[in-house]
Amino acid sequence: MSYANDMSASTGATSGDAGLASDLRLSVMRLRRRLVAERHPDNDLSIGAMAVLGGLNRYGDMTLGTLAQRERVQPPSMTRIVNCLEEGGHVTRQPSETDRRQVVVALTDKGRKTVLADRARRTEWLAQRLSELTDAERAILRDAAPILERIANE
Amino acid sequence: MSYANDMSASTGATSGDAGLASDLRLSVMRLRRRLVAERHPDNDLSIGAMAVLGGLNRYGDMTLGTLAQRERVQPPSMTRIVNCLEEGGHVTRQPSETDRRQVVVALTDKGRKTVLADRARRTEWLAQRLSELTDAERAILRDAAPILERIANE
DNA sequence: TATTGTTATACTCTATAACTATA
DNA sequence: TATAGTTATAGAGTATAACAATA
Repeated sequence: MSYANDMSASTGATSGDAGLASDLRLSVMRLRRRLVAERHPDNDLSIGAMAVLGGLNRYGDMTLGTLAQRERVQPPSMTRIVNCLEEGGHVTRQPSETDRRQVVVALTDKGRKTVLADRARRTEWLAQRLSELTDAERAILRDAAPILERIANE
Repeated sequence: MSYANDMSASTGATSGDAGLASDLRLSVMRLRRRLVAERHPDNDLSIGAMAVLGGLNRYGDMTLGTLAQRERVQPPSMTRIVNCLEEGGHVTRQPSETDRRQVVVALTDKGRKTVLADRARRTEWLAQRLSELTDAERAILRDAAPILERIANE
């Protein structure tokens, strides 16, 4: 292992893939914490739960297992999230017709409304920050978002 | 509130700031979870602890309060992180000479070594993913990282 | 009195292991 | 026997509230 060319310690700027990975990792961690902190207080659903609603709204009804895979959590974690959503009346659980071990999670009208109403609210803080950027900077992030998504889903 | 122009539900592609904010937020959340999951098993320091070491290495010794502000955590959380780092011999605590309420956290030689040695290891997974991108995609992320960082620190 | 950091405590989210039911 | 999901339990990381030491 050689760190002879790693100048990040002294300059604060990194170069190369290792530096980019380091910068990106820290940025993602900090931004995520900030996003969690900025969650609107009168939204009683966790960010994970809202992501599930968003996924159901975007891609349609899914089994619990598929949801767990998509959100990169273990099945028990998804069970908890779906419990919470079901209690709130945002989704329904139905045994699959083809395989009764599977549970199909479906968005209710209330859930759909929540997705739409909360989307603006949840992204309010970030959208505000984005609106303060230049067009060029926004364009960079618009290009970057799907790449980040792809990396996360790999 | 109007969502008449919001096509994301049916197309999977969003446009405008609200859509970008939504996409970016989800990407950041998923990527962060993935990064946490990919943490190297023989690294006993949490990602938060490593971020603190990285900050000290990059910007020099800091008080506990400054570290807490920089990492966007509350002081008790930073106390815990610093406890862990001190027990591991990665940092030292010293009362500030000018204000003895303050605690100056300083990187030890071992801590510095840990930063350097772990940086490559911690970013290994992400660097691997980055290496699979095209030059253009990497360039986008290189441009995006500081913007994300800036947003997170605002 | 106000501020810096610590201690005590609790909450959120997640995971693993053991279990139930279906296949 | 294998798979989908649930229940029970534990761990990591964070927060708020109350406190001690210093300014």
